[in-house]
Amino acid sequence: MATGRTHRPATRSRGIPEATVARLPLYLRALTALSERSVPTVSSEELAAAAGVNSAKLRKDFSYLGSYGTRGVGYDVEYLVYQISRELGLTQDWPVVIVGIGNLGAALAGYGGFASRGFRVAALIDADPAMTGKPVAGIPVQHSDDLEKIIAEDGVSIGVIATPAGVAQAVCDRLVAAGVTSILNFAPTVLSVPDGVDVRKVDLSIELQILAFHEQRKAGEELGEETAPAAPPAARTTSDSARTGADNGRATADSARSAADGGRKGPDGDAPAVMPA
Amino acid sequence: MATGRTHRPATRSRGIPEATVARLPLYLRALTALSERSVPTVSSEELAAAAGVNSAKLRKDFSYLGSYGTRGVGYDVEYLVYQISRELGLTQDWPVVIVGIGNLGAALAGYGGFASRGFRVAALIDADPAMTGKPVAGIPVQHSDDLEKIIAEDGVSIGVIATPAGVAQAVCDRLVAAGVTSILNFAPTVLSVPDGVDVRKVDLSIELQILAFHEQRKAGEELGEETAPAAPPAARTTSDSARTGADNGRATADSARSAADGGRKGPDGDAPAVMPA
DNA sequence: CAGTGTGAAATCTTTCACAGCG
DNA sequence: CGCTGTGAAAGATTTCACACTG
Repeated sequence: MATGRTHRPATRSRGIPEATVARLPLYLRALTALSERSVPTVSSEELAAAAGVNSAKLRKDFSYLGSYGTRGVGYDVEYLVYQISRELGLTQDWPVVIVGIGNLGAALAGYGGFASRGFRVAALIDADPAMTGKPVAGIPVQHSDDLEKIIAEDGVSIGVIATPAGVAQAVCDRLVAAGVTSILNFAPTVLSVPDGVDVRKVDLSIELQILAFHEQRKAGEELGEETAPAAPPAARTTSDSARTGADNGRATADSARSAADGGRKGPDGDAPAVMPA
Repeated sequence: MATGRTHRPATRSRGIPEATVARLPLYLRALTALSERSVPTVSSEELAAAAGVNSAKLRKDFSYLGSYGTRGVGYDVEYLVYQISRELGLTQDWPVVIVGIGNLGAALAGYGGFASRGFRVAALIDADPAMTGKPVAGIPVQHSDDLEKIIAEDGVSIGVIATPAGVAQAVCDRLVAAGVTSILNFAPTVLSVPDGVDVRKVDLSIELQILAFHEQRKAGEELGEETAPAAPPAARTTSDSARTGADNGRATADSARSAADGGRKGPDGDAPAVMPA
């Protein structure tokens, strides 16, 4: 499955596995902490512990970047911080726009982790006129009418969607049309994007559901594991309808991305909008 | 990412692959949407498109749950909704506590996706006395002094950490000691938990960094790809020491998939103490 | 005959374990 | 001697492709 984009012409060994790319930020964080404490070097064992992985995996990951360690000693912290930052493209500045300034958008806007890495919040955008001009986290909110102009002027290529699910696809379309090629989606919807655009999804409710699955299993293990009999609620007949759940209106959230695999762009083909309009 | 937990005791016929479990919530959401529109059946092709995966994968996933489809026809929506909900443990109610009611915590508290699934926000907890009693999303915030009592009384087994990184481990320890066995961590820290406790991490800055990696690659491809020279910033070859506080008893939970980091107010928020003391 | 269910092949990841360098 | 770097083995996940059934 091509990375969405054309595959590398087999030329360079530039082929870093997605699983490794997903861990690079983890290592970088641990290394930065060490760096701040002026720790000069670390062994794979120590760094692995700090990053929460095992040392064999870490060494293998680093081997894809090159041989940056010293046998018998370990890795030079500063040097590695630089190499990984470069590999991730953090040595340059990435202007980012956040669309949808509700509680979540505000939380994201105020997140210090942005600036400390190569990211800069170029603009906060919201469709509510009442929000326009209001400063959030020190940055004045701009109206969505100006979305295209903002993106063009700042040369933004990364957009964060923190809007309600209902308008996420529309916002996404505008972002893409305006030139954004990477999107971080917090709305519980599957976004369809043209080839060449990357989408990563973050979904709170999905994570909880996965936890629930394991939690349930734990509970079952304590007893004799009943393996649920699977009694259908009303036999499998078609017709009928109306979800019983307390679905009070809008959709529920989920859909998730695996850090392990590259959260590529949308569906294989063109996901037909499932949104109830 | 089978976190802390031990491996499948081999006995389990309930051996559903992690990758599949992670996609179940996606299918569930797509199915719920169909259900609301009173669509009686779907083919693997249609459902796959709606969920953003390919049909072969979906069919394989479902095959782990059993044969719930009808050849030549497809799947009964209602029936499948029930089966997946049960498999995920969503047919029961999961009380959840959210610790750290900053912007992010508030966003989570007001997130409708929780209630509509099997989750119920049992309590909002914050260490700031000024917050105590203040209602957020209709739920009064309680002081962290009562954390243990709250968890015990409500039988909470899932906790969400939305605090600044600096106190995340301490909060985690208290949650675990009080009986919580599943944690969703929004703080940018690697949490250490005893065996048997699951931790999933959501980190915004990690997601952005992964996007940056791909974004950078795109830019590079447009030209002739320069593959950066990799000039070290200084390269220090120090001798030794640096004994990081490496492992302290507990196991390091990694798991984690997506990422979105918490906004909370703290100025730092990233690359904080990876190993205090 | 449309569409599921599934062995088997193709890929991707993780883990092992050890040669070899500083 | 200690620790990195890495082939090779072991696992996990995805994709194929097709027999088979309602």
